[in-house]
This record gives sequence, structure tokens and C-alpha cells, in this order.
Amino acid sequence: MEFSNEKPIYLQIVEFAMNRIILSEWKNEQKIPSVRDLAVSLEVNANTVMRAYDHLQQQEIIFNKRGLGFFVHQDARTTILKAKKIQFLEEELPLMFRTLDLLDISIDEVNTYYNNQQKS
Amino acid sequence: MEFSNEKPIYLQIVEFAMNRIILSEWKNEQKIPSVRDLAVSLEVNANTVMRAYDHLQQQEIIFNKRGLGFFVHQDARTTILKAKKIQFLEEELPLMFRTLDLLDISIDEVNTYYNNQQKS
Amino acid sequence: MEFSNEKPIYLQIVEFAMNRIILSEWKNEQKIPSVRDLAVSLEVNANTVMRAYDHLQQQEIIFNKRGLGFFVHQDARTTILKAKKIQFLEEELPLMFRTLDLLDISIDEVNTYYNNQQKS
Amino acid sequence: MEFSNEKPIYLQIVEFAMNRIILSEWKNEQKIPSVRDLAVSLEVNANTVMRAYDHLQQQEIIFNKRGLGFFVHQDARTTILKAKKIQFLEEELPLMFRTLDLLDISIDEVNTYYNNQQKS
DNA sequence: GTGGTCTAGACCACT
DNA sequence: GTGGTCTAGACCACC
Repeated sequence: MEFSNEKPIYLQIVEFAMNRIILSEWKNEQKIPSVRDLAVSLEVNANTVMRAYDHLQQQEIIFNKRGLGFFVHQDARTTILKAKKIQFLEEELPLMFRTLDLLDISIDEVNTYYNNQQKS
Repeated sequence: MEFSNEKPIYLQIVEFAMNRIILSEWKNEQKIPSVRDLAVSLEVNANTVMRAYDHLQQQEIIFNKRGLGFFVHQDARTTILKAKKIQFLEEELPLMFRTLDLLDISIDEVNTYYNNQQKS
Repeated sequence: MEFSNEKPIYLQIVEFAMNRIILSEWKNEQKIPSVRDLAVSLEVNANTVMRAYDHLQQQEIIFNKRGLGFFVHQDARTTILKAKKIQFLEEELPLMFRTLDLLDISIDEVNTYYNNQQKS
Repeated sequence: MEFSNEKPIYLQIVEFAMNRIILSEWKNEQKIPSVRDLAVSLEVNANTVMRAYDHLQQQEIIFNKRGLGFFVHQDARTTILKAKKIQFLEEELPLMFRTLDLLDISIDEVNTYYNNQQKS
């Protein structure tokens, strides 16, 4: 996996995990990869993965069974989706509109882009 | 001026300066505030402003006349707009579409949001 | 290490680092001294070393692994040599020829100097 | 006239003046352009030219007749040539040889360059 | 332990 | 008055 330099790696791993859950690759109530395994497959230090899991645990997206590993919370998927949707609609979108304005790009131009992307 | 904690102050000053230029408050070929003046008015250390100006100078947005101060490059405004547009269309937009997909939000929903915002 | 007063210290450190790489004392892909360590051994402020490393990073001679330190780029040595060679042949050398001309020194005189120096 | 950013403008004007004298465009014992005139033709501040003339005066290359302007010293040309020659042979040349070494460029390569340049 | 940012303050060269 | 460099020291995030 490739990491951007702009954000902390552990937060990018948090994102990665959330995406796995949203896409149901990691299913509710089921075990997720161990800290070590994920560290190996992502080629990062185990501490960094641990920190990401900590983060997810605090947001009650995953939980720990001692000696067994980490598991996805029962309603994690919907929780994440709700939170992300709010954050997207209320923060990212308005910010995008402001950028659109500043750069003098019309919403039509964006739609065109969108349609082109759908085809490919 | 208020600074977010998420990005380094000097980068926020870079943004600030670019916006001044885009909005033609700082005009092409004209002098911009001296390092120390801007530092005072933004309530930051002069070194921090210096660092921002350094950055802008490397991107050929401003240049220095020795002993006189910094000046906006002749075609700074278009340079910035072009660069920002490319960055937006090629990086932010695709990323937004991916988020749209992931969160299962339709482009129509976005359009609705956009229209509402225009009215207000 | 001693620093000349004619050039900024941080640029002299850039030179110093490039020479270490050219001479393969700092090897490709390997870690170079930490900012603080080098600062101590060169008896300069850490910020000054940081600035030099910044410079080298922008020229893609070194890169940073977060939390670990700075490393020499895989092809740094050849990159530096190529750049220096170009700069020497296209800038310094023509300038030297002009000086030769102006001072009415023949190329033979230079060759003699060179040979004497080789013997000693 | 174009000025490099690496050296102070006033020193570049000193160089400029010395070259005029070496090339006998400004002749021994004769008047050189007034501070103001030179400032206008070089598009610099008069103070900067003044500083350069000061410098030349201290090295006894030019001298001032009050109310009349600056004049080239009687033996300025030979003085300059001697000084420059020493500086070139004892400082620049050895430094160039060291660069040649470091970049692994042979003296033959330089000679080739020199011959090519002569033809053109 | 690693870099990265920021401050306060100093000193200097240049225009 | 303008930038440019440097120091000393602090605090923080990250690995």
C-alpha cells in the first residue's frame, strides 16, 4: 500500500479499515486481521497499526477480545456510513463549492467530468 | 487572522497570499506587504511569513527586488489559477467521485445541495 | 567543521552532504545522520541543518521516512554528478574562458599550472 | 544590464567598471560616467553606484576631483590586471582543478571545450 | 528517537 | 527599511 505524505500513516490506515468495512470486506461481528499481519501486509511498523486500531476502538467501530484479536462492532458499517455522509455533505461539499467559485468552474463542467468517468 | 491547527501556519499564509492574488487585491507586478508588516498584521513571527514568501518565490508567484521587497510576478494570477484548476480537476474531483461511490450518494443529491446553496 | 563567511552555512552544509554522497561516504538508499546529530557534530543549530536537508529533499537527493530519518535517494550520486558537471561545463567553464581572455592568459599557461600541481 | 542574484549589485558594478578599464573603454586619467548617469543606464539606484565607486576609490582604481567627477587612476589598468591575475591563478584555478578532480573531468575534455569555443 | 513548526530575538548586507 | 541567516529553545506529532 502507498501512503500519502500529507496525512499521518495511522490515519490512512483508519481510512483503509473503514473502507474495508463499508465494502463489507470486513464484516460486522467478525474478526479483522491481527495487528502484526496487517503491519506486514501494509509494510508498516506494528505500533502504527496498533495506533490505528486504538483509534477505531475509541470510535467504537472495532472492539477487542483479549487473546483473540479485534472484531468489527455489530453496527459499525451503518455508523461509519452515517458519520461519513454527514461529514461529506456538511464539510467537504461546501468547501468544494467554494473552490468551484474561486476557480470559476461551473457545476456543468463537473457533471461532464462525472459522466466521462462513468463511461471509462 | 485565524489559523487552523490542521495545517502549518506558513502554508495557510501561502494560501492567503494566493487568494489575495486571485482576487486581485495584490496585483501583478506590484509590491506586496513586507515580511515584517505582514507578520505584525497576521500576528505571527516574521520567520513564518518569510517561509511562506520563500515558498511562493520558488513557485515563481512572487519575486524579490533586493532592498525593495517582494513583488507579484507578471502572470502570477493565471499561473495560480491554472495550477489550482489542474489540481482540483485531477486530484480532488476524482477523489470526491470515489467518496460519492463509496457512500452511495448520487450526483443528483449533490446538485440539489448546490442549488439550495445558490439560493441562500 | 569550519564555515566560510561568504556563503550561508546551510548551503555549505548542502555542499558538504553532496560531497559525502559523491565520495560514497553516505551511500545510496542508506540513512544519513539525524538532523540533531549532524547539528551537534558540525556545531550549528539544528534548524540550520534542517534547512540544508530541506534543500536536498527538494532536489530529490535525499528523502524522508517518517519517524526514521533521512535517506539518500537511490540514484542521488549520479544525479548530483550530472547536475554538477552540466553546471561546470556550461557556466563555470565559459566564464573561466572569458576571464582567460580578459586577463590575456593563454591556455598553455593553465596547462603548465595543472601539470605542476599534478607532480606535487 | 542584468545582475546575478548571487552577488551584491554594487560588487557587480565594481566588476563592470574594472572590465571597462581593462578593455580601455575607460582610459587612465580620464573621466568616467557620473554616478547619476551610470545609475540611469544600469537601471539601479544612485546609492548603489556610489557604493561601487567608493569601493573602487578605496582600492585606488579611481579618484574624485571635487565638483568634476571620478577619474581613472594613472596606472589603474596594470594594477587591476596584476591583482586579477594573481587572484585567478592562485585561487580560482586551484579551485577549478579540485572541481575537475571531484567530477572526474579530464584536462583534455576542457581543452576540447576551449578549442570548440574558439572556432565559434 | 525522528522530523516539523514556531517563536523571539539578534545581527548583517543591501538598496 | 528591506530581506536573509542564524541561534536557542520550545512543543508537538509520528514511528
